[in-house]
Amino acid sequence: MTEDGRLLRGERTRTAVLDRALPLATTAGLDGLSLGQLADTLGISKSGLFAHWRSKEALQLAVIDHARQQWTDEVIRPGMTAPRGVRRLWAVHDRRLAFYEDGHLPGGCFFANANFEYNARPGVIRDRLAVQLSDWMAFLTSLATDAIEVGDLRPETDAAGIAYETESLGVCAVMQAPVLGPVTFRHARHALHEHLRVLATDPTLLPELT
Amino acid sequence: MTEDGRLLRGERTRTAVLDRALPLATTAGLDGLSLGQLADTLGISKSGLFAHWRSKEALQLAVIDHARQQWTDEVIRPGMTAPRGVRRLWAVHDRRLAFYEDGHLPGGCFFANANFEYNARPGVIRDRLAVQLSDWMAFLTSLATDAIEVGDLRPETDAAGIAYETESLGVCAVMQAPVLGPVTFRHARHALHEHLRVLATDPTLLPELT
DNA sequence: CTACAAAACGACCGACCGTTCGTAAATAAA
DNA sequence: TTTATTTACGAACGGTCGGTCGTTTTGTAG
Repeated sequence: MTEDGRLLRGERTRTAVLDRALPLATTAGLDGLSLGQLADTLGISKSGLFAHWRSKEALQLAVIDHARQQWTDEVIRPGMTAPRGVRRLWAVHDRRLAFYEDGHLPGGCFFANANFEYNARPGVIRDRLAVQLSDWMAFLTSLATDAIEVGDLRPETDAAGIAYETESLGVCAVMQAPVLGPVTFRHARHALHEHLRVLATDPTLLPELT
Repeated sequence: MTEDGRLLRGERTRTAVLDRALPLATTAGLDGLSLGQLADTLGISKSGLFAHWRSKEALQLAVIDHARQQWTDEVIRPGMTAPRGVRRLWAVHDRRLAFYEDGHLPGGCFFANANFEYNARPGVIRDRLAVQLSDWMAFLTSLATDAIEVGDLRPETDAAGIAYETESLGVCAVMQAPVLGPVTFRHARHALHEHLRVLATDPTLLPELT
């Protein structure tokens, strides 16, 4: 950081590298990510990457953190603008699906891909992914708990079950979309909509589905 | 094939190779599968593999077909022994979960891993995986349609929606199990159980869940 | 301007990758 | 047994991988 608050050159480089590495890792896999290819598409040298990260693994961890930041900005934060309760739960679900629906992201969901890539490879990377997954499930559960507390959902509702169903519908959508097309997002929306409508004390809190 | 019906030596070798390649590909990825490592663990030479498959890609396709055969034997066929209707749909769901629940398969579900690995990589392999996924979803849908036809599920039930929900619960379970443990299988069972119970004309067709 | 540290580079390394090829062993049919 | 074919091997190839090292360029601070 310079004295007038501007970013150092290195900081700008790191951000540019991670911005480019994230889609590459989403497409080729976090392990299949090639440092040579990454450097080439950025117009810098491969050895130059090692001036910012000591190893490929260190860069991979940085990519995970970068993806998490993007997830927070694009899914969680917009969803949190909805009023507390079932509307907020729905907003997060809808926002997540919308994030992938138009297909502007090559490779689909980074976290889904990475979790499946590493679910049989113990190590630092899987640990970092596991933390993200745990936190995300805890967040979804807290949304469901909130919805019960404010009276949007019936008291006997299973908050963890709602969270699991929400997550499963989202994950399946990003898996099937490249093969089966946009209908998967329709299913992912309708299924949770139906489920929440049954459990809701006031079904009008949920938007109409086309 | 010899005249008395025994397998040729090559046929035995091919089966042994695929038996070993399937767990390796499930763990390291279909692309990450190393021919050298595969040959080493089998006690044969790397070049010997090329006597049976012309390229790595050809072997990868064979692995997919092998996995599909295993899936048919271990999930579909046992599930089909249940009586037609909602009990058969439930049996397939339960059988699929049980197949992964005890963790005797290193790397989780081959098809889930492979689909996420290749969902952004067009080509012969993704095409083969897409056929498998389409067929599987069509199979699940046909089970739901059957259940409606025999009167187990209410006539207005959305068969494709049931199929999508069944698949999503299963996929999410194999993704989360290594991180969150067996509770994910409990969620996957309870969610579909609850859903089917609501839609069933006779809830007693479904087994009690512990 | 000088001094210093951050940043980027090119050349190179050993390891592993998928693949080819000529040859030898094993097994089938005659 | 002889013959033909299948199966397997060892050696080698070009290429890519992550990573190291010494050097040069770039930008900041004094």
